[in-house]
Amino acid sequence: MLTKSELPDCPVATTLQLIGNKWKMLILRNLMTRPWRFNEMLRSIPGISQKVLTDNLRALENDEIITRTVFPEVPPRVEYALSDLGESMRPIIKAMEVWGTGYQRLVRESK
Amino acid sequence: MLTKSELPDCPVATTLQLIGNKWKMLILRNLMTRPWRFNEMLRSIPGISQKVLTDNLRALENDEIITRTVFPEVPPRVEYALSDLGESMRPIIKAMEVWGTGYQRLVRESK
DNA sequence: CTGAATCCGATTAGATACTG
DNA sequence: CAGTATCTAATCGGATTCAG
Repeated sequence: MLTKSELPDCPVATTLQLIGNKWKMLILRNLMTRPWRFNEMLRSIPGISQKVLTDNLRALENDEIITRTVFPEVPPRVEYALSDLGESMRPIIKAMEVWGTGYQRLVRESK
Repeated sequence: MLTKSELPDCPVATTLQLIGNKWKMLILRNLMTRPWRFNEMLRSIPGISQKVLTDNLRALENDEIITRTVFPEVPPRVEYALSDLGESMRPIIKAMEVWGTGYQRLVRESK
């Protein structure tokens, strides 16, 4: 969690401090449906590198927005899932999805 | 507007292509309330530079999310406002504001 | 007041190789 | 499979100067 001193006055800025880049939002978009494994996530986000995915997953985990569960199996399995805090962000992602869907329609209907 | 070839399959990615950085979302947050002038905007967003603000305003204008109106006065006055397209993004910013407000409460109540 | 243009340093991302 | 470590390339941001 952010400390009080890291907390911006503006609520929107507060939210952006935690998920204010496109990779994080795309990760959350995936996790809104179900838990995901690392390589599965890597393949599903076009253009992201292993390193950048790792960095962003770590950051989201530190901020307690997602959870990371290691299953002691061979081969190893790691699952990422939304925490309760992450779950509470669903309306944000949903709003972006709704808007994006409408915009896609606009573009596709234009000549 | 984006061209069909620039349009991601995912609606969330589509939205992020247009406003997927924190400055743009903070600019929109301001414009949700009323039109703003350039220097006024500059002062209201802590940490942003003149160049970065200019770049982001131009990009939003190109994507037809905001409008730029020059009033031929002395001294010159320029007003930025939401277009209809930008206006339709209100639910996205609102969702982030609602979430951020709840999160601020969480942090402030924690010891 | 509202920018444009330039320069330069900082930050971030990508590629590659390696590991438990 | 799920990373880490390292290096480099590219992007972005900040400061400054100038202009209509």
